[in-house]
Amino acid sequence: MAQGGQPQGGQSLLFLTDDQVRKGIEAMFFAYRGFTADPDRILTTKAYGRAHHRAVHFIHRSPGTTVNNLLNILGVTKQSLNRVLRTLIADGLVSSTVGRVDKRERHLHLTDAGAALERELSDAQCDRMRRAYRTAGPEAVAGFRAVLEAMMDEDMRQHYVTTKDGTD
Amino acid sequence: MAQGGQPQGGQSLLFLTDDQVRKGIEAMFFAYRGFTADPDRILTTKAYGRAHHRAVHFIHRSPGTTVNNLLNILGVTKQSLNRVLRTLIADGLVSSTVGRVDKRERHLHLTDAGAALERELSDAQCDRMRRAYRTAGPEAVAGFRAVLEAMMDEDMRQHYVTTKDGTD
DNA sequence: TTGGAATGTCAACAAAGCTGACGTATTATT
DNA sequence: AATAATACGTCAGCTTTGTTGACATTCCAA
Repeated sequence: MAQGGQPQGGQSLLFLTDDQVRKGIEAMFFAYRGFTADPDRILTTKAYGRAHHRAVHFIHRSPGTTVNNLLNILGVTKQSLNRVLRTLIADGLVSSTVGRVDKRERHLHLTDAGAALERELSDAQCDRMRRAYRTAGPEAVAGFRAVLEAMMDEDMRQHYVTTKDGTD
Repeated sequence: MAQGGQPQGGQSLLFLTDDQVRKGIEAMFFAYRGFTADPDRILTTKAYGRAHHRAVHFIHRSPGTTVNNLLNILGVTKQSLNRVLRTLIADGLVSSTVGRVDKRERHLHLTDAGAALERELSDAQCDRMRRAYRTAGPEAVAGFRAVLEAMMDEDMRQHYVTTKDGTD
């Protein structure tokens, strides 16, 4: 399908061949590997995995978030998340406090040690992202973000746009 | 670090805050989930996983590729890849033929059934990609690709640019 | 007071990665 | 011709991270 010749001039018509789209698919694959490579290296030295990184990242982003909220964002089962949270709490990187208004809920915060790990991981990951941004240039960054946002599932886009600062 | 205010005007200077970079990190996370969601759904109905998809994709891209070459592209161990290839060969989706010039090598091809699966998976994935491209617009696509390419590891970029058609 | 969330935990399992060891062709080197 | 290196396959065992299913506890709300 759509194995046509050249871009068809018009602004928002079909303008890419299957091969071009496939190229984008491979770009996602290879880039995601690079994207996780640096944190992964750090994590293995500490006997943690990517799942721990994700938990730490989103707790950092939304301090005091509940387990259930984290579950929705991460899209895993509570058993899977609980295994990760348990080790993070046992190791003193995350604190879990009973909710004051609803005591069934647990509110998650990073401890100082947890914040330190988060910073180490995100520094490494931000470095690569920043380098990529710089080589690609400002307009590329806008395009990058636009395509990624359009690629998300609808319900995830909502988690994505809701950040603590409204700058974006 | 670099927790500054507004973009500094200049073209290739520091122009993004940490929060903006972190936003990009989350975009990668959420978008990659969307990126794999559709193929994953199809694969589970057939008792295959993401690893099978990757193998099938790259065999399709480079028909006759050797096991070793696939190993380098995928970045996994031969044991891990072999487990996947074994089932694909047993199920008649992939053929493995002894090399004519070097008989130690096995050359991998998709069978008709394998090509059909590949098409089904890539159709689903391309659809989402194409939709994202269309909503984001042509300039966004160029930026998207540029940032992703800059984010790859050096040795992977080489696999990425080397395709069978030189259009890109 | 009772039903239903929210949370935690136990057990068992699967996918997909890993290491290490070993075997067997085949090719390259000495 | 003997030896080394390469390409591939396989066995065994381990880890991470996901999954179900079952069950207990706590607490909110009707």
